[in-house]
Amino acid sequence: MIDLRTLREDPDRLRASQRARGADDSVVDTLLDLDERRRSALTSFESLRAEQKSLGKTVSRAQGEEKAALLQRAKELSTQVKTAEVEAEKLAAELEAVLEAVPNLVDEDAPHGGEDDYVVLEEVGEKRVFDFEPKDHLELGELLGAIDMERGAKVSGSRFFFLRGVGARLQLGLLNMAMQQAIEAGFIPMITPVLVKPETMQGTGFHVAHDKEIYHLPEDDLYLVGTSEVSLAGYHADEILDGASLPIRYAGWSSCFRREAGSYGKDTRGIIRVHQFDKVEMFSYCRPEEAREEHQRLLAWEKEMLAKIEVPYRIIDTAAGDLGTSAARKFDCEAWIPTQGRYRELSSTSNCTEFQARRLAVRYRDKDGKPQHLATLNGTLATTRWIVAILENHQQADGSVVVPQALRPYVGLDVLEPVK
RNA sequence: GGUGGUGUCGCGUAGUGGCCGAGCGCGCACGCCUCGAAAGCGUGUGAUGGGGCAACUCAUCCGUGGGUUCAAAUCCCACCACCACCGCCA
Repeated sequence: MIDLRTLREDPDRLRASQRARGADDSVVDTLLDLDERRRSALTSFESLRAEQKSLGKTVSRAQGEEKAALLQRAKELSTQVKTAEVEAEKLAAELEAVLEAVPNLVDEDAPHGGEDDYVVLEEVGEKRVFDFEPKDHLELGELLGAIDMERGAKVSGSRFFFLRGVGARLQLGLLNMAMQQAIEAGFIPMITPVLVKPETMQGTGFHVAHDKEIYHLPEDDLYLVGTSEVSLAGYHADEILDGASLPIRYAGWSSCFRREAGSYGKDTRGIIRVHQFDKVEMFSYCRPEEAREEHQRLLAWEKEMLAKIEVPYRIIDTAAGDLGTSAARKFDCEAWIPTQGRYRELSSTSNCTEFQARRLAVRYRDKDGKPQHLATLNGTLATTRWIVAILENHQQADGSVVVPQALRPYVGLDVLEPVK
């Protein structure tokens, strides 16, 4: 949620942000108008309520006829109070509804434009030159007995799969390595719930009612998370954290669930785009003024992980129009996928500034002891998709795959060999 | 899933319709005392929104949401969480 105070003091900031996203900026006028009306409705309710309270005290002391007369007046007043309250609540709800739908203020340094207007910040590593025809990750996965899409489809439908044998070992090793790196960097390791309440999902910036990406269990009104960011953001909801303990960093390991509605026909081969995968996610709570620095730190930890799997990658600065609802700025790390001849996203880090914290009511105490909203940031350390990049970039002519040095202790193998 | 109990300002509690504008204890902060500390004594002690340069002030908040009433922490209903027992289960 964006800050109403900022809106009142600097509405042009929001207008500019909306335009940068390619969105409608007339919402600013709607908000200002609703805010004004809500404030005046609240004021009249408050003065009526004050009158009612003082009258109530008089009534309780009065006797006989005097009391009867006072009661008559109290009844009238009670009706007025109720009407005023309903009006104030109605306007507050209207304002809330509009406010909910407004995405975060975009960082002024983020590139303007849409999906294709990203800026490449850095390219790391050499693209490998193959002296044989490289196989794609699924062909390799099948040769290695590591990925079983057919049975995934049999058991659960399309975009489901089994990781088996060295495939399962590779994922476990990779995610354990990510956890270990996070722990060494001072993160608190977390295994999080994957089912969350509507308010938790909403607080993170997802629009539960319209979002076709999210699995819903109507019987229990619970949502399957698409990332442990959701659970980790909700973790400190309605809390006031000790300012001295900031930043607080969590590394969450969870399965992630995505409906992939509207992506029919896209990435249908292999495990690039699936309904269920595993991920280690970094999540950080920090002071708003430290958020930009923290964002750079998360990016640095992502690069550290990427270096360990020894694949060529680039970093892009996502354009405003391609940011999620809660992000003010986002950097993606994309690995080179040889058989596709292009870069694919392996990790992503977002600075959500105070947007999520405001919705979820997560605050900290500043030096004066006043509660303030803090900033939240998240970033990917490793996911199932990383297996794609590892297999393809480290394959050999015979279909075996060399395990990157750093990963070997975690996988327990130097080379993944094809099964007969 | 069933039965019973509990949910109050950091923690523990008091509070069964108007004097609750929420008391007390602990903790915490400050002050007195002390060479210093402990003990003791005194004062203070939340959140949100609004108004004022400010001391301050108004409204809202007693798990959540409804309801009854002129008036609700208190009465009624639903839900949620926790505890105990029973049943079922990885």
